[in-house]
Amino acid sequence: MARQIVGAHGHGHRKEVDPLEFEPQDQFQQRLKNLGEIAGLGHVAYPRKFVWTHTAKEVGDQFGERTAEQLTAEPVEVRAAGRIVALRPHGKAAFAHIAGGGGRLQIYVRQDVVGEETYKLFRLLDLGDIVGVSGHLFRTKTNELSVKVEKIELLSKALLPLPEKWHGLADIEQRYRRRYLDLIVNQGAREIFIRRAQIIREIRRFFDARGYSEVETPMMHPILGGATARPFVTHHNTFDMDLYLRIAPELYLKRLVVGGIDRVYEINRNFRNEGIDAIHQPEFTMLEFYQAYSDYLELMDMTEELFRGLAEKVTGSAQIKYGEQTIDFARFERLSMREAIVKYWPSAAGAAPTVAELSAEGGPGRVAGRFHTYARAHGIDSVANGTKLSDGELTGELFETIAEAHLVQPTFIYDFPTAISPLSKQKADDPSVTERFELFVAGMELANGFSELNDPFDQERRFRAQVEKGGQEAPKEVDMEYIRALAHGLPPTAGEGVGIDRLVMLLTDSHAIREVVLFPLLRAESPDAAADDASSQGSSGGSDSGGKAK
RNA sequence: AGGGGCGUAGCUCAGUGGUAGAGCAGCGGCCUUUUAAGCCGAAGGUCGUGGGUUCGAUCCCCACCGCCCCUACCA
Repeated sequence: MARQIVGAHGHGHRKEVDPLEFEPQDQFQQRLKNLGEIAGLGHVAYPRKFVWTHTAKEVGDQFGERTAEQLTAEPVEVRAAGRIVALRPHGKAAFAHIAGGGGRLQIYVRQDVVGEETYKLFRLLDLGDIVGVSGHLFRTKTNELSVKVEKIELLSKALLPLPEKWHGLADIEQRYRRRYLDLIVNQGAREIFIRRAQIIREIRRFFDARGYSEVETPMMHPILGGATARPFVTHHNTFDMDLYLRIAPELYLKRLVVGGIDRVYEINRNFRNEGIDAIHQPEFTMLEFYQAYSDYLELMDMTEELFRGLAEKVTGSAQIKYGEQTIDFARFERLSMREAIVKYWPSAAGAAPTVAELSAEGGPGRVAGRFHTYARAHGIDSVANGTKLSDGELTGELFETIAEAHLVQPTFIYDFPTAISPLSKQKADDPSVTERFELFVAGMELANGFSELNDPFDQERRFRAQVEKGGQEAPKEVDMEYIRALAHGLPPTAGEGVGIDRLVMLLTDSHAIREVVLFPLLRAESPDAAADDASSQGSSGGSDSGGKAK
């Protein structure tokens, strides 16, 4: 078939397409024509500067209280720039709204005020164009503060139209791919990212005020470490070496504490080559901070202070609304992991285990067995029933299965099993658990902190155990340079990581991580792939698409 | 990865086994206090892609592509 030939040679041709031939073509051409006519009137198509006195938002902020009489008695002149986001022409006059600085401002353009020439220009403007206006403020019949435009000029042409005005940009994929449109059209989207910036600013303020230094440590790691996760691998050409995109900055930050930076933090991306869902993105932002001469108990107190302060500063209250729930950052519960299992043990599963039972050797296995029997009978997800799992791993499994989803109000779960905490220090009176906690809010893990393991011998043993255990997420080799740093002496130190994206979700009442990440990862957009693929597997004979391996 | 849903005009969506409609946007006309401005007119579509069944497919079937939701792993 001819189609196949075209398909086979199609790739080269597509590159030849004029890059400015965007859909919708007819509107694009129309706007291009308008731009040409504007230039024909003697205007510069893309001028260089517009001197302004107020943003659209500032006009409302500063003069929102002025009455019509006040504005007449004491005229206010403004120069403002922004994007035309609404346009209501009425023949020889028109109303429009321009957006700027996060606010909107109505402008009123009359031919008898601006003159015929300027009005001709105005009529060539399209929705989405960026303009500068100057004029005096007044109030309309409906009492809306507006600019009676005396001068208007085009500052930049929108050759493509804005999204539909009622529904805005509803297509979720387009909202993420073309986030700029989302930001123009959806006020809520804009607010989320303004607030995200505010949250990060407050976090910096919090740590800076406590004598911390902010640092940036490598994003590309020769040896994987600091967490258990599947990595992205990349390659450096000159050194001809494979590198991992970091899964955690932990081991570098602790080197800095060894180096005498006693209080250090980093806010940056981690990369994990794992699933994508409502609370996971392959790259996500973590705050990690380390404080020498401190322990996990102190961190829990500090974390409470940080979260309460953020909620208050950002939302105005320590009690925040999250979906149907109200989450109270003024009160944090604290439960050991074993206590949480006991507390949330379902009554239908028979008598709850005791902390003592969970602490006993082989205890978690017996408890998991009981839960498994119950889950089987009720068709509920059970704990991993592997016989290979250690007591500590089973305890972690039991916690996640039984308790985690219940932790809506801020709750610290502490004393994590040593088996699942390779970087934290064991408790003095019970080596089966470590001085480690995680903070859960709305069923999500938000923070993870512990007293750092600083005994190089113990650390090396635990690293080796991880490597020997194997598995996709285990480190492949022991980071001996890190052990060497510990051998120089790491002070008793407490460290913690906080998932910034999830924190922003909470404080913006967002229920998908992609709502709080400006450009979340999506599958590459390739409209060609489908056609090419399909045409190569075309004929009815049914060669089952040998074409592309997946 | 498994299960479910969706893909029709630039946008938001109807719809039918006989190759399509509305609102908005855009275009032409009227309109000097509107805010989903209004009124009149015309235009706009390889119905995601490819194949199959059929006299005939946008609709039925299969495959593929993409997105969304749920479930499993990870923060």
